[in-house]
Amino acid sequence: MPAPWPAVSDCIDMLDSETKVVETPEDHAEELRLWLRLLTCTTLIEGEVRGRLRQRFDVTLPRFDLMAQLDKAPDGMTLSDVSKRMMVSNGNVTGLVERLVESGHLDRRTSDTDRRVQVIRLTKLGRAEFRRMAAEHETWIADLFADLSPKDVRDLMRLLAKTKASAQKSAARRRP
Amino acid sequence: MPAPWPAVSDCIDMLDSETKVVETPEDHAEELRLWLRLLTCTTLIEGEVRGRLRQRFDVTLPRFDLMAQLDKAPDGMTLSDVSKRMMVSNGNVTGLVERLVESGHLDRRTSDTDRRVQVIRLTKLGRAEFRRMAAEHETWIADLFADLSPKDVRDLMRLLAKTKASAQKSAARRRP
DNA sequence: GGAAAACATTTTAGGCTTAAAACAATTCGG
DNA sequence: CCGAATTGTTTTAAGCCTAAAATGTTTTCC
Repeated sequence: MPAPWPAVSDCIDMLDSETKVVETPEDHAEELRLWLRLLTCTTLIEGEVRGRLRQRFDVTLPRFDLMAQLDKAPDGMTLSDVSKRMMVSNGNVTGLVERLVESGHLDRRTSDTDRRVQVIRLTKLGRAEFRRMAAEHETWIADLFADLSPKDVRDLMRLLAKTKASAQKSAARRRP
Repeated sequence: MPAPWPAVSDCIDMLDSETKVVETPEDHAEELRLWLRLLTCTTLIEGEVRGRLRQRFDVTLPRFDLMAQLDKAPDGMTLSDVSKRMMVSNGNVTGLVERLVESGHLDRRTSDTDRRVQVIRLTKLGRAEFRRMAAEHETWIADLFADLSPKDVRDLMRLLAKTKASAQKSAARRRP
């Protein structure tokens, strides 16, 4: 039967983590509230952008996002690259690309050097439409963040970079 | 044919907004980068939470979120309330609730005073399972944000509150 | 009282999303 | 060189999600 408290000798190394030793459930309410607020902000802005894209251009957000990735890669990207960049599953990209090829916005071809790989590019039409949408999209974002000062923006950038790093580290701890 | 520049008399009132007058496209790259970083953080954390919920409890994130709303409302909520709180469409909630009733986690009844309204509550099983999951969930969040200092958390809370307010104001400008 | 507006929910049609399994092609190690 | 792992993509099954139209109910306001 284990003693309900650690031996005195073991406590020497535990003095600065006493809360754990005595099994006090730690209070993480602040982090939880932070996470909910982060999620709320993103959902709010994402919904607004989604609605405006639909209203103005009759396009969905995922299609816009995919085109945005390709606009930055004039030589095209592989499906895997796109999937990693967009942080969505492979199968998701397959379907998205299918519909965008169908509508004439994307061009897709099998790589010459590796027959597993599909390389996709924006077509002329796709690029033109994306540029038109992106210009307006940028003004929406500016408007949504309009009440933040330049310093606020800088501070948020810094803190979110730290958040991203922390989350990535935590994710890596689980899946090494 | 309009002159390509404003009349001198009109310029008197424009001196402090000259960039607009000369049609210089304003630079909103910083806000755009901020939005992408915000989105990345949320997607990263959301994906991690989704995966852990599935692995540990074989439950989806939307189901967990819905149960979380109900856990805070012992007397139940209407579908509209839930839909507003979760910031998802009404139809979405209908389906989600259907499946959770089916699995015995939710109880649903028509309001006595207004036959349009459906009131849903957690069942005993639903509450028990949610509490079990929520306890672990809180430690995941704490771990994901572990590298942020208490001050970072406070600063982020403040800046995200400002962001939320700004976005809501912008959304209201579009849909008054 | 009764038409019209407002409200709560469901239905519909289509697209998005994931996890996991299946398939295909390449690379690696012996 | 050849079997085994690895890599890139697609398929599958199920669920999530939205916008818009449809349905049923209540309130409003002549």
